[in-house]
Amino acid sequence: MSAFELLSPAVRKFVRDKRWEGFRDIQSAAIKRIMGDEGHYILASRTASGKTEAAFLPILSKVDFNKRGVAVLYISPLIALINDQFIRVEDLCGDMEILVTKWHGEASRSLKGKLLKDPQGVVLITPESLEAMFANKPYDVKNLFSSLKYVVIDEIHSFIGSDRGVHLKSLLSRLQGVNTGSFSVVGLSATLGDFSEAKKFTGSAEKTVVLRDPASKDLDAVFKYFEQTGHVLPLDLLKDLYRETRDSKVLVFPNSRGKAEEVAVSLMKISERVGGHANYFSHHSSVDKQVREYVEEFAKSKVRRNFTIACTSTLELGIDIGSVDQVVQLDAAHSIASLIQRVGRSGRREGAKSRLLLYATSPWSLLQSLAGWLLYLEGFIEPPEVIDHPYDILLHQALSVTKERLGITKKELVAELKHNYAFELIEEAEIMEVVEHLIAIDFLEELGRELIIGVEGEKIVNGRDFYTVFNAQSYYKVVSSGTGIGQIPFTAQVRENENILLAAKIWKIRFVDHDAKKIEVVPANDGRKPLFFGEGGDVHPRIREKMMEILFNEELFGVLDENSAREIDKIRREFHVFPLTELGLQRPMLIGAKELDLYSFTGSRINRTLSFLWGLSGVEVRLDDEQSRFGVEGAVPDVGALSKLLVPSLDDLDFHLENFIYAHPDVLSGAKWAVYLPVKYRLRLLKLRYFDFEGAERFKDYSWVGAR
DNA sequence: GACCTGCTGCGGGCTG
Repeated sequence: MSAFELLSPAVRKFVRDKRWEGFRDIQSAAIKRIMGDEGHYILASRTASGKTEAAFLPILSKVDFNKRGVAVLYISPLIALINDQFIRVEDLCGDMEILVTKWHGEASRSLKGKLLKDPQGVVLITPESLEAMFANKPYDVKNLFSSLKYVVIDEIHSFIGSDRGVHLKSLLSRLQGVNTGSFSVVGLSATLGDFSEAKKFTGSAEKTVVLRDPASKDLDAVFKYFEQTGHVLPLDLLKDLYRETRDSKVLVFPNSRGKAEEVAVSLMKISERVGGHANYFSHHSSVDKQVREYVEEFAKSKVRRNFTIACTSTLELGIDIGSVDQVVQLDAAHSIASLIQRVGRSGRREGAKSRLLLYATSPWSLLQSLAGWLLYLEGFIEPPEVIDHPYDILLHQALSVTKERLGITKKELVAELKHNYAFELIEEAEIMEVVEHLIAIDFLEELGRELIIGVEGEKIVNGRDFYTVFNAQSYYKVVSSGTGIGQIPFTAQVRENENILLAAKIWKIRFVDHDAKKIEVVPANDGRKPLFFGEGGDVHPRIREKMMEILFNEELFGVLDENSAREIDKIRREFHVFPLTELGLQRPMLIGAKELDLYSFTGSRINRTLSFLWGLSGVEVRLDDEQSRFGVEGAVPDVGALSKLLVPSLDDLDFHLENFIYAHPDVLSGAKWAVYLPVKYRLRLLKLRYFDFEGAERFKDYSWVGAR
């Protein structure tokens, strides 16, 4: 039977009415499999390939919506995506008289109330709203979700390797617990290199089937080089970028919010001078939500208008902005996974060949960018981060479960957490230790035979901040005569009469209200870019190894323009002085009169760890992670000794890590709930997340090949 | 340590 014939009559009618020419591969495959069994699935294909329909057409065909209770739960990482998908899912469900309800912090309360009175249909929710329901209204969870048949997780790749993903896993596990039967999970994913982590979200990885549409599209890449010497982007680069983009729909990814503003304003100015279009925007987390929505609407409008949006990862996820002709990457993207998502935004029109334009402003950025592109062509994607000992999320969920139950014995609590598949690799004794610690710090309290939330715990679990596992920065609102422009972190630059760039416009600061955390601005003509944080994230070791391979071979690359080819050639010649014969086990070392430069060509986490270990032995190094280089100053030590220093005894290491935590209290600041853990577990998180001691230890077998 | 993401309950004021 064809995929179409498998669908229910109502769904077939919907498909006919839409006059689709046929199903995409991922849709046919999903319909055949999902109609056939009750298993868990991951549907993987590129953005805008119809994954939502691939999941919903068969699910709507087979699920009985006439029984009391919500039958299908759709979970999304973004409110914006829920609002987008609501329109599509409601379109699908409309004729079939299936109720679709949005359930997130900005959704209508009266519609939520209606659903509670008569639970049915499809619900679209965020993980945090689900958490809030478990913690505050556990009876609503049962009322709504005890007969769920399907859970659809959108953009599941965005949850992988993150605390938020562990949180979601725990919520799904708890949801299976309240279900009278059991539900199937369908995860929608971008193309990944390795699906082992994605499969774990279903609770039984071994029974989860991945349906993958590997079709990628034709893509031309061009590298251009303009060296940046000052604090602003080179004018030649901006002029070239303007010429390359003025007649098309373009996304520019400059890696930081400040640079995005710089790009948008600079291009707008050039365009004004030469009489070009005025459609230059910026789009990132500091731009006001309504302004962002306007930009998204502008981009997906049916009317053909050219535009350029300078953006950050806000436009990496699946928010619908239609198709763009060209994607521009300014300096190296920090990961291949991210590059793939960005590239996926271009050339959505069938058959249209799309183009990726890569600008570099320094030799090392060019080298990293080229390495990233070559790895992309090889099909390499960074393997997902594995978080199998999430003690911090365990602590959070211990509080949440205790609140949900309004009292639970210690034994039951430990058993429930042990049973939760988000924590399956954490030992029962460890869970008990964390629970005992929560009692000791008054987060939990023993009342008779039961545990309840303690005095200190009440302050935490009743706060608005309890429902998320990630930290929010503190921002000042930027307002111009009553209109919201955006929000920026407060820095020394934020003073009256200073200029800032925001939402692709220049503003002068009139007044800073510290109590209301508000900045009054008026339009101005010239300005410095707003000072956000610097740039650079953790780079995977494979990218650095590829950079070294490029330096130590003679291959020519057609994607390089004349300037960038010359630049690669130049840096190659600098490295030809090192007589390396075995790239896998040797690293270059530049011997100066008073200083050594060690080039490790490895990932950021290993570099950080090497730096830490050498520091313990009294060898102070200056780490430049972009170049993966350690400067060793002063009395140059015996190089052989440097390698031996990399294996401290374990007791020693824990002692030093503990000191490190006290000296750098912010080091685990990303892990919001870790601060409440016993020191022992904070140490473990530090080893697992911030450092890579195994990776660093490999360097004891490497030899440093010197040259002057 | 780049870029992101999300949230309650309750009371007061306003609108229809």
